[in-house]
Amino acid sequence: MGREGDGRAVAERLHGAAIRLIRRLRKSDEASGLAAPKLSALSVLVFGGPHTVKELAAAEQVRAPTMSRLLAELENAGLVQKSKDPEDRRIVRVQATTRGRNLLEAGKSRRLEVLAAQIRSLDVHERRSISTAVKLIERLNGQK
Amino acid sequence: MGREGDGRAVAERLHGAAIRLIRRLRKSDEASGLAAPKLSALSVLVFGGPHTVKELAAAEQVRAPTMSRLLAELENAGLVQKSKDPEDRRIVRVQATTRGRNLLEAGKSRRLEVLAAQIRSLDVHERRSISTAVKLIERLNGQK
DNA sequence: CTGTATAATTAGCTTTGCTAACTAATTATG
DNA sequence: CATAATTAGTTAGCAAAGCTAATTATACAG
Repeated sequence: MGREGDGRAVAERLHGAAIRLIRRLRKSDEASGLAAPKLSALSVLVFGGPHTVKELAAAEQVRAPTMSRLLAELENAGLVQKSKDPEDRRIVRVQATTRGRNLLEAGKSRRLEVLAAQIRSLDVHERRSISTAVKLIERLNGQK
Repeated sequence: MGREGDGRAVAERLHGAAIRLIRRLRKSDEASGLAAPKLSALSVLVFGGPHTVKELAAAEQVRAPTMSRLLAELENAGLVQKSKDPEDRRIVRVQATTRGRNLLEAGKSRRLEVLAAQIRSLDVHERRSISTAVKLIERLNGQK
């Protein structure tokens, strides 16, 4: 059923594995009260500093209106703060609030706990294999 | 920022990479006229043979009602066929129709084309790295 | 000025998840 | 045997998150 070097077979299995991984993690995400897309956007702000709406949309690979709504909800929850750029008043700069930072730190410990524990249970070789592959996928995604 | 062996850091990056990968692929999926969840379920039927609704829900890691609806839509489109189990008439066995098989084969060539091409562009070492990691993730997902 | 481009938002739609509640069929038990 | 409990699937209704199209506000170019 296709050798390891077959791009399409690998692509399909990667896609399937990613779908299932995400569905699996969605449940634990609920512990923090915030679903994956919001946590992910908040994470960019906490670890990457302030961004414009457009930048965030690009980083998260969603359209501007989608990000706009996610941010409105995060703002509503007091987790991020918006401010107009004084140079160009069309631009909205968004940054995490202290509360946003705290929630992320607190939530994170539970959020990916199951997966993190699974990864820790792998042997060194396997763990490195995953780590290397993640970097490759990030590159293919155009992240970084 | 954490060594490679740190389970949580790897878990987070894996999660983020998976989220972005899926959002990226959702677009190309539209070429086949069927979104990812339906294609994925259909794929299980085409390559794994007939399944019950419950089995499919477990395989796809969604709840029974979700799968029930996806299957109703696939049936409506003439891509799968249902039949009552004569032994236990509560059970519905679902199988792909010829049309479902054809659509999947045709759609597939375009669906993951971008990702497959990217993977083919990697060197042998990198490709093997991804392939190995996919198997590990499948195992962690409880697939297979 | 006037028009065009850009950043963000709003409105409205679709898909896909979920839980709760229901039907039908099977199995277990008093 | 009758009834209770369980199991498989569906239906109904809700929420989240994605999209496009259209709107608003600002900036910039001719």
